[in-house]
Amino acid sequence: MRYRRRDIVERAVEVLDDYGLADLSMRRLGSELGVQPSALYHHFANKQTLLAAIADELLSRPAWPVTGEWADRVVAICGTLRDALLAYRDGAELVATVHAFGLGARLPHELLLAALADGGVGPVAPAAARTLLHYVYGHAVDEQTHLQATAAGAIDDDPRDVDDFGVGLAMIVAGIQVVGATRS
Amino acid sequence: MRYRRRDIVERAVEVLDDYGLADLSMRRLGSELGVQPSALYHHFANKQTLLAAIADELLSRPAWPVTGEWADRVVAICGTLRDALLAYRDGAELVATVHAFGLGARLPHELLLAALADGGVGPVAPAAARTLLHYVYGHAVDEQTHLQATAAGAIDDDPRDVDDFGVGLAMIVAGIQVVGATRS
DNA sequence: ACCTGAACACCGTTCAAGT
DNA sequence: ACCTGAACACCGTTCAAGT
Repeated sequence: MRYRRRDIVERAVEVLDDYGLADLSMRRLGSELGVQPSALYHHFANKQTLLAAIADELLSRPAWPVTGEWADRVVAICGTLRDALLAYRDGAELVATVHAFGLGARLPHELLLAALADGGVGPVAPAAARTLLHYVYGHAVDEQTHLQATAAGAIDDDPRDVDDFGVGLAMIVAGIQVVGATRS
Repeated sequence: MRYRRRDIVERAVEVLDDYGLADLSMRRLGSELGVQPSALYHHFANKQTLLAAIADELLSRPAWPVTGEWADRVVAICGTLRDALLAYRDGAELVATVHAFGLGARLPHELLLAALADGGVGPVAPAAARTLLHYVYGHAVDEQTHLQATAAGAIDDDPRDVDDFGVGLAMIVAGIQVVGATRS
């Protein structure tokens, strides 16, 4: 069997969703494709690069909001990002890791920065964008860990507030409005 | 050589600081102590438990602020946490991971929650504490990755704002003041 | 109580060689 | 261009046995 880069990424997304990030090894993916692990190195320099490609694939799938009043738009982008992360097993951890390593997953940052700049938030826009991203990634990783733990049979002792995500997000957006020069 | 749990944790902190999290393996730590890797399993159920003990050790070292007006106290706790994370190689990644897995590193959360509750922030205190933690961990991991990358010889192309950390933190605290019932 | 020795079931990556 | 086969240098963890 001969594969192209995109075929491998698509199969990797399936392996991720079916078996989780810990079982997404180069050897596992190779055998899933009926190919030697070393064959993957013809398409990707290393595993990190492959993971970055998977993260970018996951982030390319949703329809991202690009219009609207800046605060609403920021909230919508963060909500879309959260949904995208939670849509695949270990999606939050994968994308957060790729983003932290700086190898990909740049789209959400660009969209947030554009929304904040358009909104006239001023010189705090870069710090605001990063703060929002840290929040969404951190919250989504927590939530996904918790969801998967309870789904695996652990006691769901700690039923978190219904719109816990929205509360924290609203706090940050309010803070941006206070600190930034908020015209329109 | 016979060791106690605390000796192993102390040596592990040194290995972490000298060689980094990626090289902190059970086999490496064992050989560093002159002991078989399997000997470590007499003291720790698994590697995760050992990492949690290391995280708790790092967090026990600083003097934590426990008094003051709540907003100042929150800022001081977050600053102390950030300093503690950056004080050891890969400290931010280690503590953030342990915290995400829920196996340890609970002290900062407790301190923030106490400060917010004392401050009369009201029912949003839990969400506020988590938002602050996600911010500090996310920012510290980013900063440490960036610092270690430039220290390793990569081009320091992107000189981040001087008090970047403080700007984001101030935004979140301002947001808490807006959303929470801020008496006192 | 604490450690050894050996094994089990894996990893990511490289590289010459094949088609 | 894409893949095989084999190797290198590792992992975490278990478990019977030793002292």
